[in-house]
Amino acid sequence: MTVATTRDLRQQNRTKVLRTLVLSGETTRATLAADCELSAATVTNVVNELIDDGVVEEIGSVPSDGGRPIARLALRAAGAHMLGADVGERGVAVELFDLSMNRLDREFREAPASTADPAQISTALADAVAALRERHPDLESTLVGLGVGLPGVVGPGHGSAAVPTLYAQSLGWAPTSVADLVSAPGLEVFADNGANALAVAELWFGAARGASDAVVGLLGRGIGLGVVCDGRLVRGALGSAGEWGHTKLGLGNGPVCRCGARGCLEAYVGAHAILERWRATGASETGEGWRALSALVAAADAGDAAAAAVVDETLDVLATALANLVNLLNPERIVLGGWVGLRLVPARREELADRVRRLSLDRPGSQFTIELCRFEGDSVALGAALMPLQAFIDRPRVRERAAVR
Amino acid sequence: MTVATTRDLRQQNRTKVLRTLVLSGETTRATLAADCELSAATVTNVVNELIDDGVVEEIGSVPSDGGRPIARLALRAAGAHMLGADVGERGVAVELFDLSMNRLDREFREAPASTADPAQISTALADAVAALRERHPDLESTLVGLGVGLPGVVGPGHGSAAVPTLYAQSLGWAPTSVADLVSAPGLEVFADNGANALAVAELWFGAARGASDAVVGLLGRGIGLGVVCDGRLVRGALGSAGEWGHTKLGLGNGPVCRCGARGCLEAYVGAHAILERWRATGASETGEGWRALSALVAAADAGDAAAAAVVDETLDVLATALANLVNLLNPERIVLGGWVGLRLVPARREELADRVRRLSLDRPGSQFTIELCRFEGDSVALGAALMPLQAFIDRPRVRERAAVR
DNA sequence: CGTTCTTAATCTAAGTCGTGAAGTAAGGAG
DNA sequence: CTCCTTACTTCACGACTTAGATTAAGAACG
Repeated sequence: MTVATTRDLRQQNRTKVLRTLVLSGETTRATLAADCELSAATVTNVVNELIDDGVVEEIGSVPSDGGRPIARLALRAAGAHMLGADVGERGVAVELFDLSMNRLDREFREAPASTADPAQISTALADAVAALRERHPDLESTLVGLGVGLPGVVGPGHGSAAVPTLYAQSLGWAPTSVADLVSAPGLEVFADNGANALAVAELWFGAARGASDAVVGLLGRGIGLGVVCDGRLVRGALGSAGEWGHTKLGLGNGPVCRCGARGCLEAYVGAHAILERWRATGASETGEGWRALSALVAAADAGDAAAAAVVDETLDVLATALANLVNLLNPERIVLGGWVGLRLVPARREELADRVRRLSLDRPGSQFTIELCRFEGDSVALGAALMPLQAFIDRPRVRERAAVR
Repeated sequence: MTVATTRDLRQQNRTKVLRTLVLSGETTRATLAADCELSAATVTNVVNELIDDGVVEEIGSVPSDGGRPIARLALRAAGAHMLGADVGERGVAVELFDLSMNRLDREFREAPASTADPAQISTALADAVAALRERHPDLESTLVGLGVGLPGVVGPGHGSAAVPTLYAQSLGWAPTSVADLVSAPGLEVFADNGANALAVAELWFGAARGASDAVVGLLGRGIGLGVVCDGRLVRGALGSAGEWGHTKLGLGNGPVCRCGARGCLEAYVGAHAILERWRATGASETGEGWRALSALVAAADAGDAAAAAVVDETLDVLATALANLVNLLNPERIVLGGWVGLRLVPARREELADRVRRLSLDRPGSQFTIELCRFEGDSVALGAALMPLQAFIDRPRVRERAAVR
């Protein structure tokens, strides 16, 4: 939308080519021309630029039907590097990726006993980032930036300055400026909600790949959602779109949610709610995590009627919530993940899809598929690293030669 | 996204300028340059082109601070004309608009007793269009196209051909190819759902104007919704996005909807459902339309406890459904219309907003306003006419001169 | 071993476009 | 009548893409 000059034009074509390369991993000039709707000549020019910049390289060739062999093109993995951080309830994980999204290194800092203090998280994050940078001093020159996935809504701050601010209500944090939370000297910083980061990872490289309209639901202790319309993640007016967990399904009559209201989706399908319902049937399980949920699912699978009923009700509510999304957004793909989702859904994917179909209108109901997240919860860092990658792709050519002269 | 050549560039800049002109009605070259982020020189070039094409004209000037006066620019209303049709349950209305969206003429055909036959609607539509064209033969050369708002989902058809097809399940019609339904020789035809058309009208010229994230709810016999993300109407994978009416709120426990399911929003907030609830309290009203609803609202206002309770419950469910949208999409504006909405909401707008705020999360809940549709239900034709207008704006320059030589 | 054929990639000439700088139009003030 | 201010236009320039010509690089074949 901001293409005004012929220069922008070249920049945009460069972006198109680079983006296609990132998504396909390997291509040829001809394919690139077709995919980007550019002429062969332009592709040659752009690709040469990219090769000059050390971002792309030719990796051998394949024979053509009797003519000059086709040169295979790929990203030069070492051409750029990104840092991605997952700031979660359990701690801070920072990972280093190259241009091919290979994870080169990782640094983890466990969260202190209470996560109620953003300052501690902040130093842990700064520590981890510094450690990685010290371990790889040679990559400083190709380091694009640091993407951070945070446990809350990231939106423009209050007032006129409007600096990006984290609103992590569920952790009991006061609104915190992202700049205060994340200090990485000399590094461009990007921040977003962790669930959004994961959704973007699924959209680029995972189960939502190539979809133009999709929803990515993350079922865990809380319920997150990434909404994709027209190939792009929907952020809403001020960044908080995708708050699915406190969608009301019970019309004021459901169980009480930790947000204080009644009938929230999370109060039916959140991990705590599921296990609480199981306990209410007399089950002795007292845990709250993966192990407890696995016990529930195993019991249901083994024929325990009470456990089966709990799972059934969970699926029923989930299907209702999904059907509402299907009606509202007409997605072509529903992607489910999160540790609860990945434990609960795989064996019941078809049944869930059937229920969603029954609860939604005929047309949209016949146009979606349910997939499972390819990335698990610990890939927030990868998703976060896609923010600097996106920036790298969008960035106009940096002419280092000019400076040398 | 399809800007590849320098020519596309000019085309796109022309579109930007034209679009801005349509939205602002009147501007100056300097303002245009600022709004479109173009240089003054480019604006001059593009505007000259548009003036040559008879689409734009200078309309006098305003004095500047001591210098050359500023030329005022406006669309030349007679530069292009569009037809918009509203195909509804009551009949077919076709309207003729000029480039300034003045309605120049109108033709109405009442629906035959049973609307169960698409063929009759089809001939009525063709008749009305033909009548208008015969009455204005001089406008043929500037007639851009015909936009049709239809009572159902318009999406790509089944199979490989994928011609646009109307799915009007609620009218009991079998899927009908739009081309079969709308025949207008020599005229480009555009079709969409009527509610979508109205939402676009609100987005361009009405209460949703300028919003980048908004929802437009139409409350009538059925419940429609237009979802706007990033300034564009969301259509979903296959065109059926915005089916809000059969969103489930009651978790299987609510009243039975005409779609057969339980707990649909429409079964609480649809006109029939509201009046039915009133009748259940012993009210003697037997109507189903505007008059009956007005009686209900008047009774509630007059202190009738039963009527007030019915209205209250309606508002409550509506607020819940809206709060879910607020959480999910973080809109900056909620626009409500439809004959039920326009009767029910105006006097209770603040109360409704309060309820929505209480039922949604703090952040998104504090970021929206509720507005009323500026266009009433009979403006579907106007919204429909915006489809050819859009096409006209997006269309590259038509060089008639070249053909003359 | 050379010729011819095929396909891929590159080069070239031509044509477009937007921009900044410089120039022109149009009015007001003195 | 001159100067000043502001709005718009023109012009020279550089940047871009493209169609079509050309070269690169191998395969088939005699």
